[in-house]
Amino acid sequence: MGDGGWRPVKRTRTFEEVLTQIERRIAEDGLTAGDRLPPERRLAEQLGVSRSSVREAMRVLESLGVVSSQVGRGPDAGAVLTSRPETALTDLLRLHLGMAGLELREVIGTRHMIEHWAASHAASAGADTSALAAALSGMDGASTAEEFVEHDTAFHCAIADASGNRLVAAIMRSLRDSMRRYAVEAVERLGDTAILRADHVRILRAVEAGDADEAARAVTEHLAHAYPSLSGH
Amino acid sequence: MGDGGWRPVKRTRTFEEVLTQIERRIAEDGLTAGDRLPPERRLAEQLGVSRSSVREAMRVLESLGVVSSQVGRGPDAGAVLTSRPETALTDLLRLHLGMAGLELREVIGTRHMIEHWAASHAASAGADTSALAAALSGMDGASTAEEFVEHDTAFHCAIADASGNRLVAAIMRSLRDSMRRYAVEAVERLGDTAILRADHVRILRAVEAGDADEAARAVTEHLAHAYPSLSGH
DNA sequence: GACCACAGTATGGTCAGACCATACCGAACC
DNA sequence: GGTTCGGTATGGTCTGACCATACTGTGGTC
Repeated sequence: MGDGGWRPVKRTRTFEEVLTQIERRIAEDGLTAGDRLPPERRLAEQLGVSRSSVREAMRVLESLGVVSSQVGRGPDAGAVLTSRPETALTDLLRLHLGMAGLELREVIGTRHMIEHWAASHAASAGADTSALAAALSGMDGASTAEEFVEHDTAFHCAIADASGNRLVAAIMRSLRDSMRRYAVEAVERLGDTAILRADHVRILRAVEAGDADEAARAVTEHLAHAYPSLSGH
Repeated sequence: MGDGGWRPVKRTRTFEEVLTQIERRIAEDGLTAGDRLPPERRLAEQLGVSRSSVREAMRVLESLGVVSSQVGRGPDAGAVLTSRPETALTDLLRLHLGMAGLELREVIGTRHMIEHWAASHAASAGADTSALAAALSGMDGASTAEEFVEHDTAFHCAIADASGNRLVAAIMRSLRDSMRRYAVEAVERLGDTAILRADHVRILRAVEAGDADEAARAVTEHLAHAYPSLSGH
């Protein structure tokens, strides 16, 4: 206490400064997916820092799904701006889930929120249901739990896709990817997938019929069937 | 075509290998927030890689909100596991929003989904509304748009917090942080904040009364008032 | 002229080694 | 006992080098 308001002079690390400058350039120059960033060596020279610092900044941007680095030479080489929020989200959720910083309960609750919203929107918007039907028939042909979960994921992601909101869809996909392990466990614990299949049919019917409330109810009950221990939320 | 199933031998970069090993250690040893990772030099030696590669892996973990590096010596120094998904999410959304990889429409649509869900949950669960009331009075004392948005953010985040789902709350906070600029613009464009204030009061009343449907409706209309051009979703 | 082989070169990926700033630890000293 | 001060472990940064990759352009060959 009583530090008299003094603060350490230098808190920002070099690579953070590089990050903000790159971000500023992206905003000011209106760069978008597909555009290239200068090569690491040039960037280091222009910013007056070492290549290591530039590289650490690149790793951050890459982990956030903003750039993608390609070796070699030519138009496609170097650091190219991309737009992959879902891969970053997947890594983020998987790591925090593995660290017990997030509980499965919360992930499934979020999933419930998204599906509830997406299903009712898809129903009232009269969305295309061909992807849903395709995933459904894929589930019928599945013989293992992994295979079933694969098509189940496709089914539920298709609902999110039908919302027309890429951010919601990305969150959904990341949620499913990061909890794939638990989904397989849940299916194996259940033993029989007949109930789940019936739930899916009910959701599809409701969306086709344009009944938003029924679609939302069907989603809620489906999740309660899949994760009975978490039915609180 | 016809590559005969051949694949490049080495696709994974060194730092990615470091990442997977660290992730494995976290999972196997059950490490959680507060635990320390070995020092960079030791990790490099143990894994047989250079310190640069370890550092790049650290940058990724740090950007995903999983570790936090402290210089110096002692129990708190080094790479400490943390659980900060919200900072990572904020960076992710801000960057993708700035790159036009995501549209404001989608961010606000996601926000709508969360608030709709959180408000009805808070209402039916009879959540504590003191934080909401505090933010409300803060808005009354605000003189600038920035100040207003500050307390407005607190209000809406409090709704998300009341859901009891930290992932939902983290997404909400990140959404608000990354779109702060646009929120200020929206308030300034509106000129008068009377309508928004009234909306907030209505939401608070509904939550207090435990009326989930009214709370959800109030949230929907509030967003329509704040962003009239995006009322489609 | 069309095609192909090969050297050139720009790029990211990795490494080794050094130095700095920071912050704790502990011994020596009052 | 308290204080001072050097030791040391930590992350942060820099330099310079080398490697693997993949395009580029040149020159030869048919």
